[in-house]
Amino acid sequence: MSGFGPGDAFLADCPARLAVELIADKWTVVVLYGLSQGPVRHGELIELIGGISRKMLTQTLRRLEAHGLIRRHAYAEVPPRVEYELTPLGATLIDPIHMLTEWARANGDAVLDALDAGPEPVAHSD
Amino acid sequence: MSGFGPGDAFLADCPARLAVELIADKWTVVVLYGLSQGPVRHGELIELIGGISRKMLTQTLRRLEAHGLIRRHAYAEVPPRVEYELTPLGATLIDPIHMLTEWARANGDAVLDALDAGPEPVAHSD
DNA sequence: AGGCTAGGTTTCCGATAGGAACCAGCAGGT
DNA sequence: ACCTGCTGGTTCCTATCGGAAACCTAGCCT
Repeated sequence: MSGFGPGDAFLADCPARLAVELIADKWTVVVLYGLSQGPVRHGELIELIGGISRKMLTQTLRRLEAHGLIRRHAYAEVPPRVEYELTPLGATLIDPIHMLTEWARANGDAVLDALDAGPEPVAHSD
Repeated sequence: MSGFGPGDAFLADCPARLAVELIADKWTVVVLYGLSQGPVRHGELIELIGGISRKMLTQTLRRLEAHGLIRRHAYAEVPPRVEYELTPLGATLIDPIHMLTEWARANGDAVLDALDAGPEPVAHSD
């Protein structure tokens, strides 16, 4: 008895699936979060996030831009300066992301704990 | 001056990064959502979700189990029956996920719209 | 002139995702 | 008795992705 109605879930048919797949990659959420406090430059994001390569940053930013979540602002200066900022649409994603981070802060320990206790001997008789 | 303090973001150092990376893959969120209404069997999840392969389902379920978010229940019947259900810890993730789905329901159209309008001629007024 | 800066792209390679096919184990049909 | 089928899971193979590092552009400084 899976009480999922046709409009209820993002299972197989609805637009929610699309949106979840939008943000369901390693860096999207982190990048959006990095932009949540205002415009940030490419290089700043690199250092802020830590661990992301230029390539993946650019790629993630481009996709977010294409989806209307962020805006790119390239100043015709030298050395070049490029800032990224959330669009109003992108800003609406910050709340759900904050919920995720809050969850992580509250339960991250429990998850690590489970991971630690997790590798049970499993009683594989051979 | 990005106003991120050391305990403020999941940028580079904190546990939130770990947690975000936990759920930041194509299927985790969908699977968790699929389990949000109670125990579901492996095969039911396959049909419910639609588009996931057995392998990825199993893999996702195993990871979620290892992280303490779901519990596996294998009945010694024939044909085999295996049910998965959220643990209390896993259940706490449903709220944030619901926020995401709500966001998607509300803004999915806007995203698709941006994607459609996105490929702009780039208006290089040079 | 050569090097610096800063954003971006390209190249290469290892890791991963994903589908299809196969396996296990028993019940039931023929 | 044998073969098939149901269900969950695993293995094999390939296409794609992710990441490191090198290269590019372009103007300013020395």
